[in-house]
Amino acid sequence: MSTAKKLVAAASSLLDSGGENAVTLRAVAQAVGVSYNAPYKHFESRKSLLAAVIAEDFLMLSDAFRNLRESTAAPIDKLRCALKVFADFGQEKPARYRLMANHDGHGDSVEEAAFSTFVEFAAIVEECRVAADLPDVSGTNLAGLIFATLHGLISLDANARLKPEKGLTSIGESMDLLLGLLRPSK
Amino acid sequence: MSTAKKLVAAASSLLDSGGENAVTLRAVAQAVGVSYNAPYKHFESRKSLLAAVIAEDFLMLSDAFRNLRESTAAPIDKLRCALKVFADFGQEKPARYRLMANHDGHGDSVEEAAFSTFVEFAAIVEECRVAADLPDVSGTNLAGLIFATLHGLISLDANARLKPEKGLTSIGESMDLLLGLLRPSK
DNA sequence: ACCTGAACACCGTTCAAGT
DNA sequence: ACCTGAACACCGTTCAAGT
Repeated sequence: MSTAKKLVAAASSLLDSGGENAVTLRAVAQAVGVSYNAPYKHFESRKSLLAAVIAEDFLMLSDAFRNLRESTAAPIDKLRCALKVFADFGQEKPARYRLMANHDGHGDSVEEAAFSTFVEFAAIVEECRVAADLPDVSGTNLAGLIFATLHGLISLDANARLKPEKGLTSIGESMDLLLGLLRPSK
Repeated sequence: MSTAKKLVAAASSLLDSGGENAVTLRAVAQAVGVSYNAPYKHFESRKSLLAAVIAEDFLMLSDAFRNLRESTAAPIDKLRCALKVFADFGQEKPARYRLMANHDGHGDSVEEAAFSTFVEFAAIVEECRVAADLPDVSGTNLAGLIFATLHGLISLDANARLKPEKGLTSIGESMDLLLGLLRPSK
């Protein structure tokens, strides 16, 4: 395993265990066993090391969505499953999720990875539309709306703002409400 | 104007002009004209100064929503207007919005201010439901869902992720799509 | 009560060397 | 090529004084 990959893995791990503030280049370097500025030999800056973490996670989600899409499940089940994969990631790795959500300015490779994740998601939504599980509006518009809602819910959840008084009990329940309301009546 | 209030105003201003990283206690103090650790005489820490900024903004939005609710406009217009107020705030003051979105752990006064903002918003949504502009599901659940969607869109927009290829052209357009799809067919 | 300035323990980053 | 350690310019925070 190359030093660069070890640094990315260490940064991810620190992100999960202590949040973004715990990811200092000194801590990352120490976790890998190199001197405190060895990271600069592999990444331009702390930001670009974090960019590598973000891109890796987007590609992982992208792969998960593609596998789902290529499975034989019913379209609506693929969608539900994709929503769950995304929501689970957000809940289990909140610090990484937050970085991904605020990835602006982290470079083109992150941008591309984020886009490919969305493309896979949108393809599943399109399958649902074709199967008449969702209303007949332009696929990407609908995918964008569902994606934004899911992202909003995950973000609220990550801040402990999903409370019954706020009309939000869980991500899954709220997404079910949305999909139920969107389902064409015909 | 008390020093404490001046510090909050300076922090807000720095937040708008340079983002969260620009809000160092040294910069805030200098903007107010006091020594670099005078803020500690008014706030426990940098975090609690930021908490004051967050709470102030939530209360401002809460007031705006209450004024809207007490106006004589049609329920659906009140809702559209509330959505616009919130979206405009998110677009014009992205750094402040991001802090509000990630307000977890900033203390009870922030929590309360955030909750009162939601309560006002939910009241407007409830008016729409009563007027049959929205489907007949429990008011706060619906309010929570609409709020999460709006928040998701603002968050995506703040990260330059509202692109036509992603099915998201603008916050307003996407919210119109949602409200249109939610409108009961009856 | 309110403020000041030195001091401390961190950071990210740069630079000149080392193998 | 890859790594190291001193050094710099910042931070948040604490503390002992000052008015």
